[in-house]
Amino acid sequence: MTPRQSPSAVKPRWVAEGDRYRLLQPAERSLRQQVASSLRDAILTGTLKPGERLVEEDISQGMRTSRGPLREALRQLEQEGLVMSFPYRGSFVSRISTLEVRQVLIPMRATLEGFGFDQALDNLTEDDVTEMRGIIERMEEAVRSGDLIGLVEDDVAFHGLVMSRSGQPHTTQIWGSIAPRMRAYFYTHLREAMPTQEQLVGVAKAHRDLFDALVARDHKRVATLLLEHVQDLPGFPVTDPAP
Amino acid sequence: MTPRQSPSAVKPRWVAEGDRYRLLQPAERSLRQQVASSLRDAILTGTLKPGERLVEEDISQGMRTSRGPLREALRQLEQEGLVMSFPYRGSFVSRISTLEVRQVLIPMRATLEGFGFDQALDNLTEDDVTEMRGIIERMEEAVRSGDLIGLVEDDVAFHGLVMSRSGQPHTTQIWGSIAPRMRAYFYTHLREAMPTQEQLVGVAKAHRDLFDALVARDHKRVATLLLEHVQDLPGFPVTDPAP
DNA sequence: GTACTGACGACTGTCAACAATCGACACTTT
DNA sequence: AAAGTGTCGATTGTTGACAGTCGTCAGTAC
Repeated sequence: MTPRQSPSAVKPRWVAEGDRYRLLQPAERSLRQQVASSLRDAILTGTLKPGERLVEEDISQGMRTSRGPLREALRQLEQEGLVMSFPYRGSFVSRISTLEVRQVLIPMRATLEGFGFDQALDNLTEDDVTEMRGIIERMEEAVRSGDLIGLVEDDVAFHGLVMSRSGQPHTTQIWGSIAPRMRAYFYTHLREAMPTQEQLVGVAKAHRDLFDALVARDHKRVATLLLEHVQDLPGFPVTDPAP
Repeated sequence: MTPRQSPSAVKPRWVAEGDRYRLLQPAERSLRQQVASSLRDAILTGTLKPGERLVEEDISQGMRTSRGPLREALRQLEQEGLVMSFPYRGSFVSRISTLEVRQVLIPMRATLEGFGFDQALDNLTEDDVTEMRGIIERMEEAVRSGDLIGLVEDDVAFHGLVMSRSGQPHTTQIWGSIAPRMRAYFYTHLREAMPTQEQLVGVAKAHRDLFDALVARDHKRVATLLLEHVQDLPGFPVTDPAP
């Protein structure tokens, strides 16, 4: 029996994965979201640098699409704070200051997650717990191998998963526009960030504790751990370089 | 001497205003932003109700444009939390719960404005002060005439003006995605909101005090007044109707 | 040399046609 | 009946062409 053909050659709903086929998630389904995702990665990893101009035709051609989906992706990244646009003048990769991270993003994240985690607590399924456990284990592995980028990604994935289970659409959506900015900040400062191994272990430990409290459905302990942990950015600059 | 002709009949950069011509601001320049603005108004005023489906062709025709700019406007409103979209399924006007307003939006607004006002304080020009005074006076007039909608709009305009002077792009931009949700909440609850005249006077008074503190460049007093004032929504429900 | 003016090229904004997907409903199969 | 399959119309996703705007820079006047 030959494997079933993909229903569409151009934009498959299914993608080969070993000897099985996996259904593409809605998030990956539209070109616009793929484009947004690629662009986001390019900005976060520094392929596109702060201040750099984004020429629509160049980028859309590079991604083998037309400008329509790209422009919609740009509107989305604009709201995620990764891009700034000016009418008839173009779009540019934006910067983010340590001051705003400390004074605004971290407190907002604390508020959002404080509420979101509490709401999510009673919605978590067995599958969610399994997925969370997987992320925690990957995170611990990343710490062992000193993989800073992996650590950041697992961190975001863990918090994002819980937030998505909060059942609070605005909270989840706003969190989704804060997280990329924090990621961008982390990535651009990875070079100067020099966390000790001890600090990294501490981060993983904090998540393991948080995970345990979540599984135990211990609202109060979750809130306590969260507040302790969201505040600090081990190894990252906490004051602006330029005064 | 005849007045200078507009460079383009279709999309004028200049617009007649009495016997003079006014340059259109960038914000009004692109069709996409006009469309976003119209849609936002329609949602806020309740012409489009929560849960209602937004059919692209109908709306774009109604606004005499094509679907391109409309779709970009939808992406923007999506990030402002006024609309939710699902691939190949359409866009819908979203709801917002009192719970999220209390637990998330109000604390976030407090954080954002606490920082933004402080930063803006030393940037305010004479023109800004004049504009602020105008808003405060309109607000006081709205209170006298019992114009609730006018009060909400002047409130948003005042805070928005200060935030835009903070010089903090992310703070300003995030605030711009929070404010429409609060406006939407206010508008949908205007009917049930029954603030007393005394409360309304209190709101205007609070802004007048804030304005005075801003003009005096009194950082500490601004922070204090702000925290007091952002927390309460006079006359609006503070608990969810359905428990 | 400084300030104004008017091409020019590069790019963004907009449009209308085409392709892909969804939900519903009738139809078959068991 | 219940479950599965095929078709259809409505609606969204995508495209390529065209129109409008901006920054630049050469040319001109003073």
